[in-house]
Amino acid sequence: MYNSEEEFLKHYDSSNFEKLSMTTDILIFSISDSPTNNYRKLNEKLFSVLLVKRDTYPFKDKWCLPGGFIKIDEDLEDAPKRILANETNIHDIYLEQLYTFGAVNRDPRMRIVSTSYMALIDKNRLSDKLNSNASWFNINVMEDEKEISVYLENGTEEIKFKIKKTLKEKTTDRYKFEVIENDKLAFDHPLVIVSGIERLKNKIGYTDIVFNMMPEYFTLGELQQVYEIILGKKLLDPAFRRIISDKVVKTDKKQTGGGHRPSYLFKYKQ
Amino acid sequence: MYNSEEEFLKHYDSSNFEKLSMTTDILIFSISDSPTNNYRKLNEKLFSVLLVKRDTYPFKDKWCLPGGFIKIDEDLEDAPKRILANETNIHDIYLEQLYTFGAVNRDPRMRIVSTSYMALIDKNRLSDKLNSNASWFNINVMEDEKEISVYLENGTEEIKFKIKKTLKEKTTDRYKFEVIENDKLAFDHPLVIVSGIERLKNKIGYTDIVFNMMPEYFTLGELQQVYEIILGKKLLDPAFRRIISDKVVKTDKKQTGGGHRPSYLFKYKQ
DNA sequence: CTAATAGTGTCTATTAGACAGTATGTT
DNA sequence: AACATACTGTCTAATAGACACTATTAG
Repeated sequence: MYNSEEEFLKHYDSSNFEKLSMTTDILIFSISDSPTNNYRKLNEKLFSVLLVKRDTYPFKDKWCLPGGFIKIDEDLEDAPKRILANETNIHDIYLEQLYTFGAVNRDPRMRIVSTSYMALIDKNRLSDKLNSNASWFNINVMEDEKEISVYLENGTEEIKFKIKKTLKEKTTDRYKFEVIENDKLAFDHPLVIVSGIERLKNKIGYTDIVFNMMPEYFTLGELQQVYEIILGKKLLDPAFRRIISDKVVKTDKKQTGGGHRPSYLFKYKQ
Repeated sequence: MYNSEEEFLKHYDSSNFEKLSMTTDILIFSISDSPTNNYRKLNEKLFSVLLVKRDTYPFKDKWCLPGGFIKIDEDLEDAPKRILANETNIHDIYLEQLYTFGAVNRDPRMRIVSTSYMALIDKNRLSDKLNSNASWFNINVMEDEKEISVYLENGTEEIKFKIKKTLKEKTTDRYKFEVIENDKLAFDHPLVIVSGIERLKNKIGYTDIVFNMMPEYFTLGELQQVYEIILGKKLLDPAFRRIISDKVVKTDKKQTGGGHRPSYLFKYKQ
């Protein structure tokens, strides 16, 4: 029919195949401090995610992940970058593709496939002015063999959802996730959040990913707390320090002011 | 403007946002046997991928991964299942989403975003009739810090390509892959193949994924060979047997006929 | 007998887990 | 002084790496 690639392309009819819209959802994770009333105690570290309150349909007044439509002339990975730049003032953020969600009915408007990305930032580097409808929610996860319960709160509002886990294959650790309780989050965003948490939990063990959420200077106690909230379990000090020791550099700065021995400040060793 | 979700949806104009087509590409991996001329020696195990020769434009006469367009009323993950069912006769195959490739110019026809999946099968369970334009290619990978060179061959044809690795972030093991040599593979499929190999290499260590490529009965020597070709390095027998021992069950069957001590056949312990 | 693989025993090195102890700031 | 955290030493348990050895078959 055609004699060359050029000729074929010249006559190509782009309506040959069905078309759909694509969006991207971005999980922006960070670490928060919750001050304690005891002058001796350390501030408790909290793990948090940025959510946006929807002011338009669909899912009006529900919370969702920052995101938006992919433009026809924009690389897939440029979409989350563009949206992040609008949402925050940080560039050169850690950004990683998570998963592409494509159930037929995941969006009530029409067929929309969404590729989710996970971003890790140090909140303190953000300009103070967040978009007025955006808010950081602290994350609390309870997980057992069958279910994952997630509790999010931002001081004034609470969001709870629950996900059922069923083993997909006997040969892997992979689960099929199914939302069984959710009334405040839009779309399939509970699934996205859970996938991101799982990914982070996994990667914290064999990468230096966590330093994207840390400030330039930090104590080993703080760093350990961050590991502990993400992994959801306590770690032993000597073991933690052994493992982390070749990833950090000790500075001569100290952090004083707590009612206890001051600790040295460390930096990430690039 | 609207007073309810229903009302909004009733008036929703689905042409509000730009639309594009989506495809899926499937990396089907399996294990092959290459017989040796020495009656004593074991057949060498080879790692292989299924490719299809294109008989239409674009990329006419080049090789590519099996794949196709996503239907508008089909869940994303159902597309690779449908295509696999056409390409092979196996159901209940191991299938896992790999990555979504969405560079603007990845397809010369128009904007197409593609979600790739990785499937692992035991070739021996396939019906003998493969699609006439499909062929298994044995995989050979050479990797160093900067480049990945892949050599594929199916007995009559050879495909070589080379990919440049550059570290994306200092905090992870993540690389940016860039194709620097490729003349026989269509689209960005060299990237897909390399991503799949990396994923498999990684997952073989902490999952039982490899058993999806094994026959029902196998010797530990064969299993070890499969690990070795995927990891690209020799393993020590006692260490391998220690690790694998709680994943397999010894049967009372033996494999005889090689010019050496017969070995017991094992099964995967579910 | 020989070549080739199958399979095991054991020593050593490395890493992870556990606990106890010392150090030092603020109130 | 008391509390809370910072930091280290050391013992033990578990795991990984290495090598040597024995076993068994077809030709």
